Amino acid sequence: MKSQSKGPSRASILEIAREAKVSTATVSRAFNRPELLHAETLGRVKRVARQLGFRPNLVGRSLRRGSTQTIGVLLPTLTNPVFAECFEGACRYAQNIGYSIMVATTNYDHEGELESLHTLLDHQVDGLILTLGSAVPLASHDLLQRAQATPYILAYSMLPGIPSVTIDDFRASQHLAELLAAFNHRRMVFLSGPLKDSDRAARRLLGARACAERLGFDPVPHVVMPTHVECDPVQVERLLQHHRPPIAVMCSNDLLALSLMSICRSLELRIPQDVSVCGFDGIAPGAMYDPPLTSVVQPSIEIGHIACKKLLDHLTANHRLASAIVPHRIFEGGTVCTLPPRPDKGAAP
Amino acid sequence: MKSQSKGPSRASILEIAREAKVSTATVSRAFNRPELLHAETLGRVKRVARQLGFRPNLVGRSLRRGSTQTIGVLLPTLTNPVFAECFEGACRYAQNIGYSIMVATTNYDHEGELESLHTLLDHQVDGLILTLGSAVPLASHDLLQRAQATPYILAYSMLPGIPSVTIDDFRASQHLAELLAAFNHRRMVFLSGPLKDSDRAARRLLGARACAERLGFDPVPHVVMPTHVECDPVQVERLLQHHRPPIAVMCSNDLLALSLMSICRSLELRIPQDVSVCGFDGIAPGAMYDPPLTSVVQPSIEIGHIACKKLLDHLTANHRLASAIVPHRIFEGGTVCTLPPRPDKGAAP
DNA sequence: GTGAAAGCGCTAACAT
DNA sequence: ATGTTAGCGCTTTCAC
Repeated sequence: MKSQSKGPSRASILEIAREAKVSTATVSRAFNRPELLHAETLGRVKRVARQLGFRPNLVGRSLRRGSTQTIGVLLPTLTNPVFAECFEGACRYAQNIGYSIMVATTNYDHEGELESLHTLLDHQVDGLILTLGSAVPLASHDLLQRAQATPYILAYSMLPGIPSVTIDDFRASQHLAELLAAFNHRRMVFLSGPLKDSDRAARRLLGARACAERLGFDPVPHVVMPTHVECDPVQVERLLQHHRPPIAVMCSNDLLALSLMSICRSLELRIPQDVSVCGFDGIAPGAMYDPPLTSVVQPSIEIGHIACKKLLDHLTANHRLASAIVPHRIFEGGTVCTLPPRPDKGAAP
Repeated sequence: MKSQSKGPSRASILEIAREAKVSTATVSRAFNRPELLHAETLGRVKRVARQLGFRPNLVGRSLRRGSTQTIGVLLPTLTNPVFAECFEGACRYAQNIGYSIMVATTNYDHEGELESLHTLLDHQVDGLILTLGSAVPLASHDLLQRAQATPYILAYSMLPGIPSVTIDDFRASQHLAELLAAFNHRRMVFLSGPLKDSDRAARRLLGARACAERLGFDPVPHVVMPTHVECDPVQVERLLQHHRPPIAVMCSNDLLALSLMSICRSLELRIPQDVSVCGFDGIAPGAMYDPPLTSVVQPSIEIGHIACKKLLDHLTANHRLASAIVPHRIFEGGTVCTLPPRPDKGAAP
């Protein structure tokens, strides 16, 4: 029968019961409903428990209660500060009210995303905060079916009918493009990783294009880098040969923007005079740069915080799980230059 | 009796057994020891399981097996890329071989550290990767006692007799100071957060001082910032008034260094001509800076990877849990200037 | 090759 | 105010 490998396992409720001359139920109550116990009994039990270094086994409790007091967090990578901050916001909140966190990272990979999600579910997490690469396919395929039992909320996504916390990427992107326009930029390029891995990037591209179209600018070309976190120097060089300076490059996130700037420097292109750059996310390192990176700032810690709060309010107080759109703001750093005003569209060449 | 809150909970082994006309034991075997089953039975069970969307409840399994297939990771904050990278390294490895991860962040707080550690233990994690603020007091107080049952390994710490993975901070710091010396710097300041929260910072200070002393330089003053992640502008300004440029500031980590540089810029001090800066950790944003931050590079992903591998080798193959010191390297960015050679120490003023 | 049954540690009816 | 007891979902002897 005995098949556990552990040595002298931690004391269980049974030892405490024996030692304190009470039933196991009483020991349990001492930790869960102390008001129910006679002060003296309570004291005795607690004392014995402390003496034997007893701590309730949360696995046993979880099995019995049907709740693990744990939430699952799924995200692409903590290497991107934007997700790290979001996680931090969620984590702090959860820990504060006694919930633990199980994480899984997907590295923007679809396969892994699904598998990790299953594992989290298998561990019986009480709820989930999901930052998916692309929320659309996964959400329909799998989540809605099996997660009917496990509440979840998306971070950084916006899907009709599904609880989520995010900025309005589409509008934010338009705002950013408007800013460029206000500085007399009319030639813009949008740079991102593969869109299929990130519907955020996709929405941002759409926003930029919508703005450009509305203002009657040239269509915004889309340049695809191999990943979402770093630019390919060769492609960047080619890009900047093709679209000669001055040009404005909107990057789908700050990591790409910083990487781009670093490559520009090595190509001896000045920022912002030759190349104007702006990003998305508003991660801390961007603001500390020289020049500071102009970017759409997301309140990432808050996004994590809110997502977690909503989820836990739902779990503990049965609040309805509703979506939230949080405000973004534009941080005007120094990576966008002012161009001389140009003749109106439609003017002769 | 029934007291779980969940609705139509996921199918359990019992339903599968009924539906497939076998015992629960057989269902269990289908997932754990399929070789033992008649091919036909196996097929039938698997089919039914798939049909009902069955997935083994890991809480039940954990309770029975006495192992959760989960490791606990404790760290100050994922907001610091150095820990995020370490986590990423560990996470990827763990997930690859089927382990899950429960995280807790401490925000460099002692109280929280202990509490979070207990929670992790209560969840019956099979092992722990710990990045403690200051390993010394905690290790002796609590871990050694109760964690006798739960194996653990420290990341970024070095404590005699305790398994850990880290660079040699003391030596690394000396190397960095030697680099400064080679550039003819003789006036150095060491800047960090509160030492009691970070024995890393403490070891690095020691290394710098040891080097300065060995080379016969002036004693290295220690300036303490309120936190480990950001400089206080007021203190920085005071510091740079007191120790007038040119001066070299060694920061106990890159986040402080970047913050310092940002403040210097706003004070119109040039880097590196007026203030030479160097850091520790070698986080990605530092290398992308202009000028790139000179720093001691730690292989953080690898540190996480190795720590996790060692821990899991111990758990799964009973390998002895041993310490590792991984190599650091100095990244010579552009934040340290070359000073004109100065007369030897002891020369008349 | 398969089933019966015990039990991991805990909690919550229910009974007293 | 406390004890008795069943059982959460699973694995694993032991018996056939």
